[in-house]
Amino acid sequence: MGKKGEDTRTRILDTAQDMILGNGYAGVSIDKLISRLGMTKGAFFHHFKSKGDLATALITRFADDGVELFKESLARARKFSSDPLQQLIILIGQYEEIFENLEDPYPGCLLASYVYELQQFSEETREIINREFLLSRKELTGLFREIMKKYPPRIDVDIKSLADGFMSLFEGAFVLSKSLQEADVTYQQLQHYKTYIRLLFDPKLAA
Amino acid sequence: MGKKGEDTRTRILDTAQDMILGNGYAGVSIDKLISRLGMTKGAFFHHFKSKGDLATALITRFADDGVELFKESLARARKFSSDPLQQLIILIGQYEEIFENLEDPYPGCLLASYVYELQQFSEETREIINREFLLSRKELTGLFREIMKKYPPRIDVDIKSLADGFMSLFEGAFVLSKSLQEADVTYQQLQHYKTYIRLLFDPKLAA
DNA sequence: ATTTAAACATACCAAATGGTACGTTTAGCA
DNA sequence: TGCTAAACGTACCATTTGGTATGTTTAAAT
Repeated sequence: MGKKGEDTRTRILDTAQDMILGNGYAGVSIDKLISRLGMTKGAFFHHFKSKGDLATALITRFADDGVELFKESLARARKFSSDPLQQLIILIGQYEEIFENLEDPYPGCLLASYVYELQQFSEETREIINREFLLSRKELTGLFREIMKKYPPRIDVDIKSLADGFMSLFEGAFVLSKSLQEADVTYQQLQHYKTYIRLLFDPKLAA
Repeated sequence: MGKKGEDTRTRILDTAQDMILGNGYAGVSIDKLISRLGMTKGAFFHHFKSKGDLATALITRFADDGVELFKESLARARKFSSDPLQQLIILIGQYEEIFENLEDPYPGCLLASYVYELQQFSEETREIINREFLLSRKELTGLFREIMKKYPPRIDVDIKSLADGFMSLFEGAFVLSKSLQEADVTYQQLQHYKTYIRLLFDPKLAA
């Protein structure tokens, strides 16, 4: 595929994602999509063999990007410190950087959008979505295990669900942010998550 | 409206809500809805003058129920204790009761479903949704203010976003629960929220 | 300069969509 | 019992839907 074709494909994906996050997958017809793209049906079906093909390409890209961001952030955190608690704090901080000083509310998470329309998609789609949730659960649970070994928690907590809380945080914050049209919700919830972690494990707070 | 008509209307609302939480609003056609209801188009349009009318009736009912549950839970909590921190703990506990020992993952929140299709709805719809978010924000912020007066927090936190965290918790947990098909996600996140609150304010944890 | 395949446009189709007009049945009340 | 309005069924319609068949243009390699 040539460069121009690849660009067009990306443009379709970007516009489709933007529209889906505001209308849902079923709420975005191909006609409306190509109309906003200033493109014809022939062009669209040259790049995607069906609407379902677009759906799969979209969620795959979104999930892969999310996983990549998570892995990179974790790797960077591991470079900056050898202490597991500091690594987690740094990891959260990197997400804080992304969501602080946003002008507009975050457009939302495509995973969540799909989850509320899951019966429209194949089982494969659910697996693609779960792959991201389960990966962060696994990585964060491992990190929490290290933290727990070094820093006994003030209150005993389940670390798997503590890890889930991180992903859950975004999904929840995005919903509130979108509806209330407040851009800082996600950043604030990240701060609370960080505070919770520090209260649980950080010995410096003993004073 | 007679009793039978009212029953039918409720049946339509219940079935529509169930289908929308799995397919999205645009993903549920009237044909599919009445097919699952074993009902004809004439019957449906006797009770709702349009699909949008159904949408409004649904979100209004859902939001009102949510507000009512919240107000009742808060009122009950205020009866059981005069201490604001205990009131909040009791309030959370009542939601824990709802979400513990669930057999199936919670079907989801209609507010969130609508939020990811907001462009399909009127501005009124957004206001109905925001009403619930803003009410719980207001009530909880007030409660946190009382708590803070009596129990100085271990770490200084923003109480408005701390209140938002409660609503956000559900929205996030529902997404994970639906996708992973795990019924206990919401209950676990409620426990973490409670733990966070206690770590912030509960003086008994000073030991 | 010619070929070739990717990139896109045009015109069309069967099915599904939300909605309406109008007919029939049912339940309660005078 | 007869009347009336609510409750529901049938048949139909214009539009939109996802998708296809068949073109034309563009860009790069031979």
